[in-house]
Amino acid sequence: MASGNKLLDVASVRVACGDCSLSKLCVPMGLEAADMDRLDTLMKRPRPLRRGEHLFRAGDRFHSIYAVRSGSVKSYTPCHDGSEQVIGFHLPGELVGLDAIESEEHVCAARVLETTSVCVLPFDRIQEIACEVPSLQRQFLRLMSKELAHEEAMLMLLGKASAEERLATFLLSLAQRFKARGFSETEFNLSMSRHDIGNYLGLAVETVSRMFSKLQEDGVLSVHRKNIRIHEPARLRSMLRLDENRSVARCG
Amino acid sequence: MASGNKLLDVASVRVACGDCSLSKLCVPMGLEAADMDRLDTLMKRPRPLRRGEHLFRAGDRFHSIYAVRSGSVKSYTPCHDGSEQVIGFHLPGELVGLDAIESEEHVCAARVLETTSVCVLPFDRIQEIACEVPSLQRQFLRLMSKELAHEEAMLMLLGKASAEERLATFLLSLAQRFKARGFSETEFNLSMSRHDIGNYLGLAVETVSRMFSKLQEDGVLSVHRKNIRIHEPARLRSMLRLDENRSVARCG
DNA sequence: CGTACTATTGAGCGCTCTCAAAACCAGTGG
DNA sequence: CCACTGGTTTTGAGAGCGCTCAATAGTACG
Repeated sequence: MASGNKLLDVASVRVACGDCSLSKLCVPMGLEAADMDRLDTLMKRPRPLRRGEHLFRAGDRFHSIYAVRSGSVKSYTPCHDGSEQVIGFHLPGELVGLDAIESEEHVCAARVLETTSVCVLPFDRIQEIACEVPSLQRQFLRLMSKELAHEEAMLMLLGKASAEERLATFLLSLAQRFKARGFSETEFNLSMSRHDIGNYLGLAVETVSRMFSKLQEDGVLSVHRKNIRIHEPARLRSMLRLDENRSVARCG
Repeated sequence: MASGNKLLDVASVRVACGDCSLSKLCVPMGLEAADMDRLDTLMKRPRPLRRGEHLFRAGDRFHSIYAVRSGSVKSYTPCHDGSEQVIGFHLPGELVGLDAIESEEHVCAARVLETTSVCVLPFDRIQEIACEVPSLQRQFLRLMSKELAHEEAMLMLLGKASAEERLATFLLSLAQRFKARGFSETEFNLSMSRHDIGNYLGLAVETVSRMFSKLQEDGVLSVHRKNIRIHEPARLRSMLRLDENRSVARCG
């Protein structure tokens, strides 16, 4: 359960931004209404982006954090040879671009997987206001800390989990996140391709496809192209327990 | 070069804290001398820890960030079955515990690999001061952003790299970090076991050992137990270029 | 000098990748 | 409506990398 649950926990607590009001972002911190209004005023809400458009590309100068309002976003880092590594998928209520603060330029690119609307949160403005609203500053540290914990869970997954465990973890993470925003956690559509899933999970496309087929044969779920219907969440969860037979490093 | 270089970049820019003065931590931000003095006063410097002792364990309540002064630290998350996942190794000048801010309790444990001295930076005190010294706040965001970028590089490594690429990346990362703190980048001692290395890189101990042997046979380096001597850094670096023949996912 | 631990090396297997082809789907134009 | 085209997904067969198991060697420490 270790890796899987951690991943889920992290996903589930991601601040839900819903209608893209920064107010929502700040709710968990107990901001004053006046402060929230100030935050709302600094946001831009550009026209919705169409499938394939970029929020930003690797190397772009860093200006803003993005909050997904609807749709979904894939963040990835391009490799020298034209290939890429998918870093993550972002659903409504989740933030994109936090890893660019340090270098002041984006290390990864973000592309929308379907028609998607976002909020643009200019970072310098946020910084200004955060100086006067310490709880916002703290909230940002929290969000980044959460991202760190999430990526650590991914490290565990990529380091030790089998193909089946990886896909199960991925599906449960999505389910949890859909549930958190009020959608069904047992039936949903994948906005990303098998290719992206494989890339994200460190698996070949064919392996992803085979695992879907296997899970379907086992009756755990049914899959028709992008549509996923989870019949036995419990069995899916039980797959997260790292297989006891696999040699995982002992305490060093 | 993609994954490898990123990893190195990240490692190399980690703020060098050296003698454990928070002043050093803040140097890149251009703090006033008075501010730096204030920061120095809030730090504790406990007795050096001996090999095997913990800075904190998973589940411990989060109070402080730790900065390594000398020695080295391993951070890892325990699994349900008694095994663990090594998250990273921390050399002098690097921070430990940043991923605990959100949940207010440590998600991973940190154990020293050799006699190690650290600085303890109480987080609430840091927060207080940071409210008055915005550049410190920003520096913290930067540090966390850097950690994020670093872990993204690790994701790429674990997702796509071969055993050889992983070990080469690991060694070059260490070399870079040793160099940054004034030590030789071509000869150094590993403070961690093969077991820990394998765990960190998602490889079996035996594979790590075999890769060391192979690199030695190839004349790239010599290895005697913990001691590493890199003869041809260039060839090591050339291994980071992800093998063009391996199928890496195309742009999705 | 024996004990426990860590590291190395070897042999064989299995999971996942690679290569290849077929099935399926969406969109386009005849 | 159907054929055509480009893309994605699925399925199959075979190979290889890295894991597992097992035994040996080297090291630290009492």
